[in-house]
Amino acid sequence: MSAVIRAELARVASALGAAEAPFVLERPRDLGHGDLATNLALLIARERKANPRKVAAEVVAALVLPEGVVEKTEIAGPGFINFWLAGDQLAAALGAIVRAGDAYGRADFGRGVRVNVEFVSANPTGPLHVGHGRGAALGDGIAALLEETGHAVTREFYINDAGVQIDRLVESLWARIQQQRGVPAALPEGGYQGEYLSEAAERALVELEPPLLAGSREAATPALRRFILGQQRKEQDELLRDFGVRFDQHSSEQAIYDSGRIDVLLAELDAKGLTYTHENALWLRTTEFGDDKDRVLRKSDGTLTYLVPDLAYHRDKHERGFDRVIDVWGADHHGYIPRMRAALRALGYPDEFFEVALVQLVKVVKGGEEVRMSKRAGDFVTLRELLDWVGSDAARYFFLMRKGETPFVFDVDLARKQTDENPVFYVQMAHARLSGIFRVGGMTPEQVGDSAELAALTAPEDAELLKLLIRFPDQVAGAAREREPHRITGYLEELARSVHYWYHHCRVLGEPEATERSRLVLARAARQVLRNGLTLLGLSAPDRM
RNA sequence: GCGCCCGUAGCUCAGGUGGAUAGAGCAUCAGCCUUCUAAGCUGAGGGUCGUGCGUUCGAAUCGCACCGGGCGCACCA
Repeated sequence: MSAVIRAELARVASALGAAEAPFVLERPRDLGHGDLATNLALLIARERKANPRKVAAEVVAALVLPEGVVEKTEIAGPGFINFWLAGDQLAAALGAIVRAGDAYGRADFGRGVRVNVEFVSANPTGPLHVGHGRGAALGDGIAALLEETGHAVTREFYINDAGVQIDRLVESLWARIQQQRGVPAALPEGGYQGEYLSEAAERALVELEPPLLAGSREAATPALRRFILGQQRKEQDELLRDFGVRFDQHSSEQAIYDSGRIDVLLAELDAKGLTYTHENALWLRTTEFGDDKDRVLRKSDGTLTYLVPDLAYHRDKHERGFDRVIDVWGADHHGYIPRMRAALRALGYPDEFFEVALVQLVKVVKGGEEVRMSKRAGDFVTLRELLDWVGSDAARYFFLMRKGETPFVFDVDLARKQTDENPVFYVQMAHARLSGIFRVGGMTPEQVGDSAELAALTAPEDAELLKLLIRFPDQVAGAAREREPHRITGYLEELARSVHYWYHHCRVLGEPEATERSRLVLARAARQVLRNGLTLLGLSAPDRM
């Protein structure tokens, strides 16, 4: 129905000589401003230097709408035109929500677009910390939103399993193993101190051949490397599974080296004349593509900078056919974005191909104090500890309720609270309460059907709740376009508030037949929307709490 | 010094890509239990949207300058 109004507004606009006016027809925030509002008259008035309210009157006079679409039209404020939709269309919208069920909120504007969302991508040198948890929640949330809007999504984890950090990790493990065998050994310079390596050493002593561990470090290195990378990977996988995140693909930095993709990349850049040698180092002309300085590809000592495998990796993603790549990075890497973008431009990829979602630091507060240390990991709080404290639902919700690029204080005590102060609890409780109505009524939500009479929904709270439910698909689409899952948590809190309010003011069971039946359909629809929103974000929608 | 992000109620934060009287939660204060979960609900107070100019019919939103905070400026990863 909004399409009908939009088309008619466009017709009127061109009749008034403003065919190009980029007017909007949107749902106003304020319910007192009707169901839909347009700024068309304001735009025309701007061009004509005329009085906006007079123009609005002109527009309204010119509008020709079919019967039964709009109940009331009003000119308001500086010249907005507000529309109140006819009531039976609200009832129809209610039925449509119920019939769509789990699919309500889905869209298909992403159909045919292949997106790779790469997130977490933690170094395999230690346990995942809370920052990785935030990245995991955000990456998975963005991926889910894109899927919900029709995109073909691949969730990917990039393993930095090459380089000096891994050598240091293996050396550290070797030292711990020797210490446990009673042989004095010191951790290498810049080695890994955390207790998790001692645990890994214990397992290594059980699982690996004793002669190997008693021999030279050089001889044991390949086996130790395989062992520790496998351990770390397994531990990370288990943790992420407990967090409700699964990946479609893991890609290895070492595999990039082993596959020869590095040489192909360097040859391609060279063929394009984009590299040069200066002071024994090989440089890439990224300044030609918007970077503030050229970047080194191969250092004068012959080794490659990190940019090279990373670029080869992104080139690989492009060759796998993705139209778009979204990398979720820690905000401390933001300075790396311009050079990556420039390098990808150098390869001839369109700017839309590469996108970065930044995640700021997480500070954990418990008992009113910042928690800084983890016994197991050393100088950070692990994701496992956080999950043990608050559970997966609360952790995910909290990470998603703020924009990624703002620093976040995770209040553990709040996340544990079983009261309305805790937003997760508040939203899930709204769902449980609605489920309770059906339980007490001795029926399932499905049994109430999909037909409601608007005339039987007598309270203003009924209509307000329904109008909120109608906004859900717009919220999902907006959140997906902007890669902002926090819009969904915000919406869910608003909806939960509306549900609790409605629940308090409007009886369902025991009301006159038509009202009871219609409110049951409304309750079914509200429960469905809460459930869809929670599920979308990877949270449970409990029927009881 | 250069670049990016941020500054909104006592606190934590929302404020589709310029719209109508700037919102929510917490906290504070005042109320509400014959009710489908009181594990809840209702109401009230509280703001120079960091500051100043500018663009516009209209600015928290866009531009410029300044103040204050964070991060980044590698032949590290």
